[in-house]
Amino acid sequence: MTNIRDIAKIAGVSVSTVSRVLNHHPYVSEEKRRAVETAMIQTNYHQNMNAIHLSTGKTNIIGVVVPFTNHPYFGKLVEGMMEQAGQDNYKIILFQTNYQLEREQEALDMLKYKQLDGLILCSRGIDWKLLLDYQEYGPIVLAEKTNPQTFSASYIDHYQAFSEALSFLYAKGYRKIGYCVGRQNGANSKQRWQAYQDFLEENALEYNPDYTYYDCYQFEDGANVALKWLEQKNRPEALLVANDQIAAGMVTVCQKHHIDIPRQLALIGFDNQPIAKFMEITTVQLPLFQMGQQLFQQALQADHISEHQFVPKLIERQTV
Amino acid sequence: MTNIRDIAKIAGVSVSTVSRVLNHHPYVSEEKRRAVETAMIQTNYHQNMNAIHLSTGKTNIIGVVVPFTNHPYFGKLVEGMMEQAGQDNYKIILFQTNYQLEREQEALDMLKYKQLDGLILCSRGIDWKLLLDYQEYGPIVLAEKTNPQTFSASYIDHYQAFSEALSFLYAKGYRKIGYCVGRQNGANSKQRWQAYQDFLEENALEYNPDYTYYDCYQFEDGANVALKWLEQKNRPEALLVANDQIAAGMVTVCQKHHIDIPRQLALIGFDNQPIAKFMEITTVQLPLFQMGQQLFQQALQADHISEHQFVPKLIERQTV
DNA sequence: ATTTGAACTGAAACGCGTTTCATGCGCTAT
DNA sequence: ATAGCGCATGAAACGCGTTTCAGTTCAAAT
Repeated sequence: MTNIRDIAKIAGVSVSTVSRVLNHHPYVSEEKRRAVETAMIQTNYHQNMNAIHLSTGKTNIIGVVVPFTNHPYFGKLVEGMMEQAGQDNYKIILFQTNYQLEREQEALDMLKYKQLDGLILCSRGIDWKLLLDYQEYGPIVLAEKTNPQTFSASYIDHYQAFSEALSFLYAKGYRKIGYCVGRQNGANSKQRWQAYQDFLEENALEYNPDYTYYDCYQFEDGANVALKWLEQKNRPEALLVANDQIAAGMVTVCQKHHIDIPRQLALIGFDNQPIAKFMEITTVQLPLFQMGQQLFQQALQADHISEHQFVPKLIERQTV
Repeated sequence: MTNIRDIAKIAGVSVSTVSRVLNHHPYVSEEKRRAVETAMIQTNYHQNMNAIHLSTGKTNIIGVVVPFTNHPYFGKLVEGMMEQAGQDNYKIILFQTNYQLEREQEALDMLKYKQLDGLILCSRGIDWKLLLDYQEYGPIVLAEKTNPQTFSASYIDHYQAFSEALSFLYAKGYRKIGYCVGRQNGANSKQRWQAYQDFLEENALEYNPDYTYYDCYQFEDGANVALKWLEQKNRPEALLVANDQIAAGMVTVCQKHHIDIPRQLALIGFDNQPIAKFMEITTVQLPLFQMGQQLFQQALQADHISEHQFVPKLIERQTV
């Protein structure tokens, strides 16, 4: 394999000049530029990226941590990032954590070891304080509200989203309202929980643990929740459902069991995925693609931290 | 930032010894090992991965090219790869091509520039002959039948899968059979087309272009095909549908329009995703996760090429 | 007592591009 | 005429681990 020194020799110039040609720096005479280019073509020369990375100290790779890759919510988010990465000539390494801390740690270590120029954490399991230690190695961007503002972040105001959806259900006359989310202790889930508690209090409604469902991520989880719901004595009459897939699973099972939606059970999904449109599920639109783009841009801004909040929007259809 | 030479100086040993400690090589005295370790802890030393990559000529990164990331078929495939990558301590860089050749080219270039140790092409747009030129830079693995066997490959025998499903429909009495896939000219689609043609011929059925639908990838595409189907005069009575999401979209729209499935329209999906189970869609199970794992393993075998064929399996439910 | 070899250690070369610094040349401004 | 500046070019240092090779030490085998 030829390297830059070989080229220099063949073209009769110094390595500096070859490097200048490679990087389109000015101050190279037309004559030498051509000589270098000829030599490169002749020998089928190509740069060794690893050498460049070592030399420049950067890799043009951003790490992205998600709990699942095969999930529409994160899928859309990652799509947005990829789009942006393409534009900025960056690459993305995906870390699927399955909510395991070690996987998250791996990503952080890669940042530390200079294999990544930045890191986007779409879900954070690791402790705040520990995370702070890694900030010196490169920009870390979060997909949750950070308070105080120590990291760049882009997020959806889940408190707001939940509050609005709850009020909407209340206005429609529902009183036995519950919800159905993934983790109980994720940052987003806590916000939702808070919104729920505040809502109950404001409207003098009693909290009933039978109305909340956890560990829901995908279609099949929704289907299972619906089955569970069917067997409950004291059923909620309306549910906020963390994403449209889950809602679709519920609708599917309910249809099979001839449950009238929304009369017997009202549902509001989140994301506004295509499935929600075709199944006519009332949902809260989340601008995930744009959020992904924004997150990525922030990951490139090593110099300053910023925060972006994205506004959800309720879309009325047939399940409320 | 401290480097290996600093550590050597502090610990009073040579860089070779430090390197030996780092890589757990034998022949380091307990005493020196401890001195090195102490120095590393003291200075919070960590290796510079880029230097390692340059030095060793490998990166422990495998590139994976997919048309879409946010799609259950590729999602499952990638999940399998990630699982395997985790075990082998490799990382994955995802390339979403949207079927654009330039994106594929990018991935190939990264292989060429030694930024990737191997490349897995889940969908290939680039020409065979061109691909051959890149083989010298690292293992390239394909998710399609290669003939002659010039690349490692793992694939599903789509001809077989389609043939079986078609025979199944025929045995059930259907005669107006069509199908619904993504690209018209992908390697897999060609196999399916062939299976379809052979099936028609064998059973003396006439080919009707109204029975084939293209550009179907996701739920919403299925929904749209169903709408199109509704408006057709000459409708197929049974359809093979490239994946379960599409089938689910069709079922959803058909239900809304009170089309009796399978009486008016029979459907067979592919993948056996959870949605197929809950919507009781007859489907062909594809071992995508395992295939992903296999593909990944092959990408690590730089020395020899191999081929793995995965066997699909029909799962009867309610849509036929 | 001598050969053999395993255990241990370090110097130096290697992988390869980028960047800084010094220098030379030719032209313009004073 | 001369200081000053822009352009062009190369030498050398730099980023940092890995690996080979040569050598030393000490104990076991003959």
